[in-house]
Amino acid sequence: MIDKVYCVDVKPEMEGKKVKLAGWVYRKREVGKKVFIVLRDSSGIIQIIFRKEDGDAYQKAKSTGIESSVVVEGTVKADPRAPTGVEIQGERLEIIQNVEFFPITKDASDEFLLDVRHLHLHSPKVAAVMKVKATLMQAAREWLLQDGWYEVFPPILVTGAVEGGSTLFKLKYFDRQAYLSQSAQLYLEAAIFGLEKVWSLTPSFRAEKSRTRRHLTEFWHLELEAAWMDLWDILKVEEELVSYMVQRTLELRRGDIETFRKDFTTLRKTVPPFPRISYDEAIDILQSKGVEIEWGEDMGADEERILTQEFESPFFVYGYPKHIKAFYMKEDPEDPRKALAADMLAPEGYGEVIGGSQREDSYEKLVQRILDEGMDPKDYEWYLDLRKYGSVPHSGFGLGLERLVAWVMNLDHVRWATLFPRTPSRLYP
RNA sequence: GCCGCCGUAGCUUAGUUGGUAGAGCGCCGGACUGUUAAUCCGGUGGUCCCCCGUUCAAGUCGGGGCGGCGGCGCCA
Repeated sequence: MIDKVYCVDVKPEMEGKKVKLAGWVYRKREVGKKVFIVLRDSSGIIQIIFRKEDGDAYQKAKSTGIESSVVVEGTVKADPRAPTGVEIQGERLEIIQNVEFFPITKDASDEFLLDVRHLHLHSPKVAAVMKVKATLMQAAREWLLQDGWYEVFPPILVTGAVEGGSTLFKLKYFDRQAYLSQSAQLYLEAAIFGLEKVWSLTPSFRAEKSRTRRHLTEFWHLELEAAWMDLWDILKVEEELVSYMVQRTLELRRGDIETFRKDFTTLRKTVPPFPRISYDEAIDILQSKGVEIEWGEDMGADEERILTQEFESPFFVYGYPKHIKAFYMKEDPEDPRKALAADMLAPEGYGEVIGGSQREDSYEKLVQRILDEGMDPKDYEWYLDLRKYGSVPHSGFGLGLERLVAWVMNLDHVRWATLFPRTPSRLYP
């Protein structure tokens, strides 16, 4: 390991100190008898200046291309003309690997950046998104730990669907058919009988040919499931968790968020309690805005977008009609037309980031729902067992991590919130 | 699955009523005493997505195909 300092740690007060840095050539400008190299590492940038009288180092500096990997030694010098107010007088330059030309230049389309995503990951802007994503999960872990939740590790290779059958990726499992998991939920439900409050972070796979800014075929799914909680209990968990994630990330990664987001209003307002509106109220709001929608219809993307404009923080919509929601969601005892389900929608048009519900804990009702959906209870035998051997009221939810990142970072598409996005048309790189 | 759009140099693109392909960036060479995506001068670079057709002549017109993008539905 090279004994080096990070770019961000070079301060004007260190004037005169000799330092070693390692990174990549971010910008290079040749002016007269000087070469300015802006060096980039994971922390940030710093300008290095090489003068002709530096001889060998100057010649090498002249020959490096953008994104070459280099190790630099020199002396710190405060200078207001440098991009960060401090620079390095370069004395030695070791080119680890010279790059003749880097394929990404200033005019690059989104499509091209995805084609060379492995190189796009050099970009500080991409790094900012990934740092925010890492910090959101760091915060989630902090909150989950202090609130007594156990992390569990559910299977990814599964035999059946959580909801619907057409959206599963099929694969060969020796001489049988298996699928890639689209949600850990059913397995988390099993885990609560020993651990009560559990969570997992897993990839989830959806073979939907969805061409929208909020869909990936592979995404990171943060799921929680808890025994003894009803819908209203789990909503409190959701808002406390999400607000902690957002506030903590705001505290630790403000600068990184600023690379994409200028207005912090909605993030600052992401504190409990989040507004709660019923499905009925949502329909009223939409109808009052002239949207043609009737009770019982599911809200489409347009409706959801209109609704999010009414709020300045994430908010809940609860009490959806049962028939538009998944079979495992508990029927509302006070209104059998409805399910004890709630989605959390992000403001600014982003929409659904969480889908959650109280789960149906009655064996008979669950069997009936499975039959109503045209599915075979035999395929859910172990899941139904959970309602026969010590069934308890329980609730849970799933959060789409890339959707949360996309909202926090104000991204125009969830694909920018993941390292190597997978969409119906993109499996490479 | 449905609706709409696009495909020209490494990248971003112009290309008129069909007349034989142009620019910017990058890259290479040169100039320049401090640049901030430096600037200036010169050079390099083309399977016009593929196939078939119309025509004296197709990047351009017609048919088919392939690939991608934007949105809807579905969802996190």
